[in-house]
Amino acid sequence: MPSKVSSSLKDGHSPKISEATVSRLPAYYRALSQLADAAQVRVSSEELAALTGVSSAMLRKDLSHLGSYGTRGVGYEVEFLRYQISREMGLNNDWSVVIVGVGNLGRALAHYGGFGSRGFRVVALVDADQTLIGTKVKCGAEGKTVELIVHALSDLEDVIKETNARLGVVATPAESAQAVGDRLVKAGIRSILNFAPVHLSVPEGVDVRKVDLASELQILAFHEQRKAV
Amino acid sequence: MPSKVSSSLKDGHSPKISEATVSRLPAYYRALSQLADAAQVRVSSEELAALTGVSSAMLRKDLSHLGSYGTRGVGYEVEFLRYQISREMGLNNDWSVVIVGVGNLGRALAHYGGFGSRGFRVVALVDADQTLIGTKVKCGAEGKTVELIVHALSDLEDVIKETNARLGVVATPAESAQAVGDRLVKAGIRSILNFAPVHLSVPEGVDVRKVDLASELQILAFHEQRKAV
DNA sequence: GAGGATTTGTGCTTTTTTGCACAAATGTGT
DNA sequence: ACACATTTGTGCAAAAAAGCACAAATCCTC
Repeated sequence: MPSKVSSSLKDGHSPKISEATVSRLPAYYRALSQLADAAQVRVSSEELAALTGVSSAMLRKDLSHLGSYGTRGVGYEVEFLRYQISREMGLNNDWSVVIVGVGNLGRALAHYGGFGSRGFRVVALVDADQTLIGTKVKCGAEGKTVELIVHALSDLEDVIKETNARLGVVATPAESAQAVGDRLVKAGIRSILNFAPVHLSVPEGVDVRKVDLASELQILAFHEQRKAV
Repeated sequence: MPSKVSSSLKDGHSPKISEATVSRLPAYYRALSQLADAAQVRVSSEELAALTGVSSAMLRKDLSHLGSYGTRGVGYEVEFLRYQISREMGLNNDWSVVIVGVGNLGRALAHYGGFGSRGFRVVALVDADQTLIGTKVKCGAEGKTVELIVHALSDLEDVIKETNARLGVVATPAESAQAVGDRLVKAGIRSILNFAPVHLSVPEGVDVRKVDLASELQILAFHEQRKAV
């Protein structure tokens, strides 16, 4: 085998996993973790689908894009499938996260257990507010809490370099979000989770995911209004 | 204001606005509000699209589903379009929100200005923690903060009845989320925003939107990993 | 080890969403 | 009044996503 070209280790599945599938993998992963905690060994597509709120056919097709990890007539091995998903999603790596904006939301995110639990670690907090800079904030859920010092926004680039952060969270007011985003990108961050209620404009190659609390409520309200006809 | 043309002409409003379109309307609405604040009178599809991160063609098609509110060769009237979207989405109504779970996240949500700002008002806080029940929590952003007393989870049904809440926010740990969801539904809530990292199973006719912070990071990590090839 | 009961993996169909391109409508300037 | 420069609204095509149905693979029982 002379091929050192396309560098696919074992399976050549790297090419294309649809965005819709990717967005559902975390739910599968979480459900599998739950099952594993409950010491369940095997799971059918029907059962896992019910746990995650998708159809069993869709679940199977999603999983088939990762590889053929099930056994016909039997189902999937919980631990094995969980590992495959975590590997595919890079959850074995350690992901360092910098949070910019230590207001109510930023602090809630820092505390949030779900971040620290699997693969993600908040390594730095940054804010522009002089009264916050230098203060300590508890990070992570119970078990492994760490206190982090809030750094000045002006030190953002240094902080990123020192901590080797690769994921940026923007939890600032709308007004400063774009400026912060620009600086994150300039500092080498190429994946941003944006909680500010504005569209972040970023160059090619940078991913932004937006979480917009008000929008979600508005969408609910739209449907709720239609129900009341 | 000659806007009584609303229902008779060629706009078959109610029938079908695609889900994809609905999910983008809040972004348009926000951008228009921004423009209105800046006293801009007119806006082109190109400009509004840039502000919201969609293509101008998609924006025009989205808006065309609401009605023909633009003027060819000119663009859209900011205030008029903003009003039409807000009407279509029911943002003129007042939406009462009950938040279940007053941990870090629940408290951050209560403080969050975006909720209170347009049409939404947090009217009740509920928690199971005895040490929280009875305590006061500040709600809303600066300007119109209100202090709300945290009620006992056991009083959930009464609280919903008294406050007439129609939207429920679940910000509890994963373990209690399904039970809370069930009780919200039983109390008449048919629109739920779920922050707990589990799938909420609800009967037909009830809408659930899920905001999952950990999932978002995982999706980013997936793409980030692919970049590093 | 053959037959029946499961359950996955997947080809094919249908639906939804996005993108393109241009005619229709408006304003402007001469 | 007429040509011209804009910009919307939309028919049509392409792409993406979801759903269906069933053959293929496996286990279990006898």
